[in-house]
Amino acid sequence: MNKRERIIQAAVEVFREKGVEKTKISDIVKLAGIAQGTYYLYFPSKMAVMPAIAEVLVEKSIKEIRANVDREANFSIQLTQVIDAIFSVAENYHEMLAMVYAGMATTEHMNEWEAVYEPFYRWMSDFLKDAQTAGTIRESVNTERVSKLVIGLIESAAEQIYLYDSNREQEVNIQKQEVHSFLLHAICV
Amino acid sequence: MNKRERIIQAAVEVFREKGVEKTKISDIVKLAGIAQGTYYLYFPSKMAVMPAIAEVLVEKSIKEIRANVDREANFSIQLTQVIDAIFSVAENYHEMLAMVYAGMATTEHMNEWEAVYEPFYRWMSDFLKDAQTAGTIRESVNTERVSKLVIGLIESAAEQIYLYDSNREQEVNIQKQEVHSFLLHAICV
Amino acid sequence: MNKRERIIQAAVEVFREKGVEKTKISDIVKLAGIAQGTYYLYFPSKMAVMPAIAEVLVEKSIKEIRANVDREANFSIQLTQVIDAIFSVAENYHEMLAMVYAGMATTEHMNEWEAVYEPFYRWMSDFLKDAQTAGTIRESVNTERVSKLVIGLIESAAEQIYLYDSNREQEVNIQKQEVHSFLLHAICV
Amino acid sequence: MNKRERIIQAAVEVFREKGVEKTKISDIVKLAGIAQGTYYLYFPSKMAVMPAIAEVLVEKSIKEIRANVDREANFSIQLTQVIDAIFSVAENYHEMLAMVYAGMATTEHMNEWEAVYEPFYRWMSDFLKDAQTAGTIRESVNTERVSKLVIGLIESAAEQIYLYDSNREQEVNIQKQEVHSFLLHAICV
DNA sequence: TATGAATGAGCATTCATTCAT
DNA sequence: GATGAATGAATGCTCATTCAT
Repeated sequence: MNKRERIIQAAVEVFREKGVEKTKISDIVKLAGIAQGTYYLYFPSKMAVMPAIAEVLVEKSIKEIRANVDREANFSIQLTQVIDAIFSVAENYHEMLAMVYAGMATTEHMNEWEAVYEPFYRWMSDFLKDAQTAGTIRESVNTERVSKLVIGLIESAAEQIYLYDSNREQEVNIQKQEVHSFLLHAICV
Repeated sequence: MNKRERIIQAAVEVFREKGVEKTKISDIVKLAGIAQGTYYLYFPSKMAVMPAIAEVLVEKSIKEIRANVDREANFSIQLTQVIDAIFSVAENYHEMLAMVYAGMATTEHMNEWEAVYEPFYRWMSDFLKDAQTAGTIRESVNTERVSKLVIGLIESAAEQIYLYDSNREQEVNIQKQEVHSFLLHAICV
Repeated sequence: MNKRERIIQAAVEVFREKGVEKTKISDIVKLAGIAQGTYYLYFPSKMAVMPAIAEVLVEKSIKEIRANVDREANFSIQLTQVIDAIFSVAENYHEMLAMVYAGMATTEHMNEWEAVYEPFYRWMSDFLKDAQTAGTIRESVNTERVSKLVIGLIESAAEQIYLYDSNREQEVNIQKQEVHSFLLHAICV
Repeated sequence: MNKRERIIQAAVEVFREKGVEKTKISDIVKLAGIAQGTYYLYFPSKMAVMPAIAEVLVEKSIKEIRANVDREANFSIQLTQVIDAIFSVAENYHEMLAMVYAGMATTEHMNEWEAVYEPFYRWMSDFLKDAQTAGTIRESVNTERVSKLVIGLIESAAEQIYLYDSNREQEVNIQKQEVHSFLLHAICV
């Protein structure tokens, strides 16, 4: 039971293994242990499961970040932790996210993308606001807006690394440091 | 004649109108004014035209930027112009680019993505290097690497705006200013 | 309640609107205000409702005729009234009848068709017999058998008119007169 | 080659064997010896072949009649021959015709039905006109219009017989005679 | 009786690709 | 190089029917 969850989980699994195009509904339902028709009781089309998957992935991202940021540490360290977390999520899920993003971009679901990312933006916004209150971030920074820039920056930086798998290990650390430095200058006093 | 070009142009046109999934080879060749079989003399599969399209789009982007940046102006102004240019390109082509990106991500062509973007990165890298030589950008900035961060940042900022078409006009300008300020602090002396 | 009736009425409604093929059981039960499973308590399959519908339609036909034939008038006038009535029924229900006929022809229910028409044939047979007793119809006419010919003739004449909606108004009257004259000669003294 | 013909013939064959509903396109193309996709080069849907089949059947009917009517004989005999021919066609094809009629009624092709029957009506019309010229048929008869009544009458008479397979042999002959007598009275001097 | 969630067999249709000309 | 008729594999989706409650 809770068939909806089972479908989403199965879809994540199968999409990861075979890619979206080559995944058949029959693959998903087989793994979910339900009948083919049952899928359509929960999602009206193959692609309609995408936003639900995206939601799950974003949830995982936020959880990962929350788990790794030490809210007692100073801002620079916290920022390092945030970068680490986002890079870590990217390493594990960027392929899946790209897949889902592509799937949503291809169909009519693109408009749901913002809603899906909203919780992530809010977390970052709160995070920055706290630092601003503490006097670490310049008063002139619009935390609401910059939160999106920060997420966009870190994610695109991570993607640039993990998209092309060249001498990773080192690359990753250098990139992280560059982003860290870039951000500190960009927003701090 | 120059059938290859005609195919690419037709593909851009049709993809834009109907989306990648719903575009049939027959649509492309009809618009290109060639026979169905001829397509396969130039591209081995439906998706194989994607990198060629991406190349064209990136070329357009660079041309747009080159045309709008006044190399005599001071860095801050130039940066404004760069942001304007990238936002402008995003406004016109982000949908197409997302589509092409999705198309390449879906198939085996993702590895070509970096090569396609390379000229763009190089231009930005040179642009920053000049400013660094002029003493405007901090010595500690790795222009090579930061060029990618900058492009990633501006593009994601633009995408956040154009993806969801809310009260654009104002939004766009505010977002541009925020990015400009963000960047100046991030990299300048 | 009286769910059986409700199902039949709903089926008539929906079949008329969407055609048999495109009508789903779910459409019928929705309109009937009952659950999907309930349908199968009254009819063993989708098509099994067809004979019931046919019965209803034939009942309506007979009622229409009875209501319009003045049994005091002379035979020629009565015949005109019969023709009018059958044409009127055809105008309103021929589409539905064709649909039901098609539905029954498509499945195993065709054999029930005669039983459904039987009351109609009997009415006509009695009608002719009376006229024969009165000396209006030739003695040599086998009323039993000719009743079917007469119904077949009038119905096919009506169908030829209403199937193709060309300049109706006039057409209808001419056709009716032709049928009337045809019949009078065919069977009267 | 002449794939269109091959498709029509195969469709007639398979529809007759399995009925329209249970016939798959794959059955038709298999018998026609062509690829599945090729079917759709000639007919846009499964049902779209119906009018083409109807045409073939009507052609056969006309051929049958022409072959059996002795244009040297007197009208009464000729009429007997016409009735024989139409009954014979009905015996062989009424099931198929009902099927096709149902198929066309079910879909959007019903409007083509008249065009398909037109040649049949014309033949009958000419036939009656000749008899009228020869003084056998009353001057007051509108041959054009009555031709359709006559065809409708004979066909419905035949259908009534062959639809319900009761003690045929005798039935058929009685019915034929009744129709013959009915018609002679209806239209002759 | 009544329900309606669940089933899963079933197939028309599409369209990228091929190849004889 | 160019053509475009022919191919046929491939699958998302539907919906009549069932059955546990």
